[in-house]
Amino acid sequence: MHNIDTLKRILHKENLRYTQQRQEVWDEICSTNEHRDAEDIYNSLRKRQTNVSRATVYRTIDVLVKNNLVRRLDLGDGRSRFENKMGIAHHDHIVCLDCRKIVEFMNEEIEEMQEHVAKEMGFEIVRHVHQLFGHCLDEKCPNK
Amino acid sequence: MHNIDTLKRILHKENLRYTQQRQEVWDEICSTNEHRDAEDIYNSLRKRQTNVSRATVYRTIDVLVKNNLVRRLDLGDGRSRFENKMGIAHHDHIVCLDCRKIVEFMNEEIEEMQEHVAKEMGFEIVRHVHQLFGHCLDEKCPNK
DNA sequence: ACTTCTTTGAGACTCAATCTCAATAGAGGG
DNA sequence: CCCTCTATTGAGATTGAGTCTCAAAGAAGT
Repeated sequence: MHNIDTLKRILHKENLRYTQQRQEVWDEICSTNEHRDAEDIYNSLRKRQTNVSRATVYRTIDVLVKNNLVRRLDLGDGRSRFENKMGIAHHDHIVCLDCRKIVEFMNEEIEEMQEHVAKEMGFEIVRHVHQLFGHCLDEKCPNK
Repeated sequence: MHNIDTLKRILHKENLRYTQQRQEVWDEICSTNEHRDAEDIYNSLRKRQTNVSRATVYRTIDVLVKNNLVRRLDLGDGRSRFENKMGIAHHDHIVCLDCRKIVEFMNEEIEEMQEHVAKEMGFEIVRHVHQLFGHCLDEKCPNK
């Protein structure tokens, strides 16, 4: 399974040891495309009888984020969400203020304008945060 | 001084009392265009012998933010920054990862594209966060 | 001035995240 | 396969921004 090799590769690069716990955390994150926080991931692991401590979950996520296998998402509510980034194209997020649904978007023109604006202001962009908050028009969403 | 009337107006609208402490917090926020956190504002007040408790600083800021006199800025480092919003045109922020300098930008095309994308995805935007992080080309900045 | 109801301040508390440190377990060498 | 050397783990303590509590102080109307 290539998830094992991917993890082994980055751990080796970072001079870190390959452990069962790190593999479990990485597997858990790969298992869905939801945007979960550390506590969610910790709970999912416990639910399937996999004992990995909260500290290890946080520590492993940090390594994965640093090596671009996982993306940290800060939606301003005080806890970070995480999403698997393996082979996933770049995108930003729209969040529904009513049902908390998170939808992904990507617009090449915005990306270019952003780069252009930064250059104009004398900056070299390393990363950006672009989040839209509003109301979705979904029937099933409350407040409709 | 019109800052007094502004504050009185929103406090009245919210059925809150006009107090010396609330005025002090609002004055302090109006006194610069920097992006300061609650602790900075609290410390500035103490430095000029104005005793307003931390709790009151936080509580007052909440009222000001709710009423659009102040803008809350979350740059992902775990504490909120605040900026006076009175008569200030909308803008987003570029942050230098080296010197932590914060520069404002505004691009009408990006704003429009953003609105367009949201509509396309079935959303009505209420607010957005758009932040660029990178390296500034300033001579005085470290890492040059 | 009196009454009523809000606000304030000091410190307790919350909650996500980080740190500590003794016990455990990779990984390479013999 | 065992040994040694370190890195890693887990339980619980700690941190830090922000919120809450409640008795005392203070607005504001009468």
